[in-house]
Amino acid sequence: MVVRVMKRGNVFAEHIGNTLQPFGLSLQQFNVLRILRGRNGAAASLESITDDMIHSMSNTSRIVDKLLEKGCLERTVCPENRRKVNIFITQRGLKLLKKIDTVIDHTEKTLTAPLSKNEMEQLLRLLNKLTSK
Amino acid sequence: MVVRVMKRGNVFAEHIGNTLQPFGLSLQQFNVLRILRGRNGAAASLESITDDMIHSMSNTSRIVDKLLEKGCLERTVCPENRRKVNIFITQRGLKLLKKIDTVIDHTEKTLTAPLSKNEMEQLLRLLNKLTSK
DNA sequence: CTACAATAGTTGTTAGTACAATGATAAATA
DNA sequence: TATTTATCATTGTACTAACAACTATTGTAG
Repeated sequence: MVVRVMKRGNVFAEHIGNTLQPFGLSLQQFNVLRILRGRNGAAASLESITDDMIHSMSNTSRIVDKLLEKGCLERTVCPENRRKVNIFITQRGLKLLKKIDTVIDHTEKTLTAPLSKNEMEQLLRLLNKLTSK
Repeated sequence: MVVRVMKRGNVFAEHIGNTLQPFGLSLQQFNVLRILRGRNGAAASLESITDDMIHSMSNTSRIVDKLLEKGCLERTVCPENRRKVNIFITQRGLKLLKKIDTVIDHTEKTLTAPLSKNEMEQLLRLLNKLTSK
């Protein structure tokens, strides 16, 4: 069963990745952008972003670098605690996400099409039960 | 939901990977070995192995290289079609798998512990329904 | 039979990831 | 307050993966 979940996850990742390719974003860069959008403008430290991801902080740092180059993020040193950084999504980042939203939505719908609404809920429930991390 | 499956898959992969580390195998190397064991001694081409994996053939080729170095596989040119290669698992490879089997089993049991037998079956059924590739 | 296309696999390159080491600031403690 | 310890982030390095280019062999159409 474990193997099945891993495989399905990888197949999904591949499809989502392909969907993102025309926009020049990797899956993980997309994740970071979505996480930051979810903060609704609140400052995010690297650590808090990393918590929502699969990655170690070192790699999140580099993913943020890439998004900075693209102008999708801003990063400043946190004045209250100068070890931290404050990371924000920019207007440009938000616009990009908005463009992507619809196609990703479409991809996800396609990927989950074989399941009924009820089955989707069941699956989610079962996956959540597995959450031990 | 798609995101949930990807995340759970990644968490699983991390745990399995950690379990394999003491044996000097990566997750993908382990996959190849198990695929070959599943062939019960029948010759496998690179292509046929790749079909059972997430990867492109180029990477499968290099994974096989690694396993050759470790003496877990053998590779010969296929005489019927000299473009192909015949790949076999060696006794050494089989022994290594046998050692790993029990610990992997334990890891998988731990990972799936939150689900009842019935729930496991449900989850598998739902995942199989998603199989479109 | 020759030329072109298709198949099977390998190699090169670049981007992404894991893990360890380092740097800079803040907090704790003696 | 001086020293040690902990926290937050970045950088170095080696490994893995994605994608394209290439080699060798086989299949096919004229």
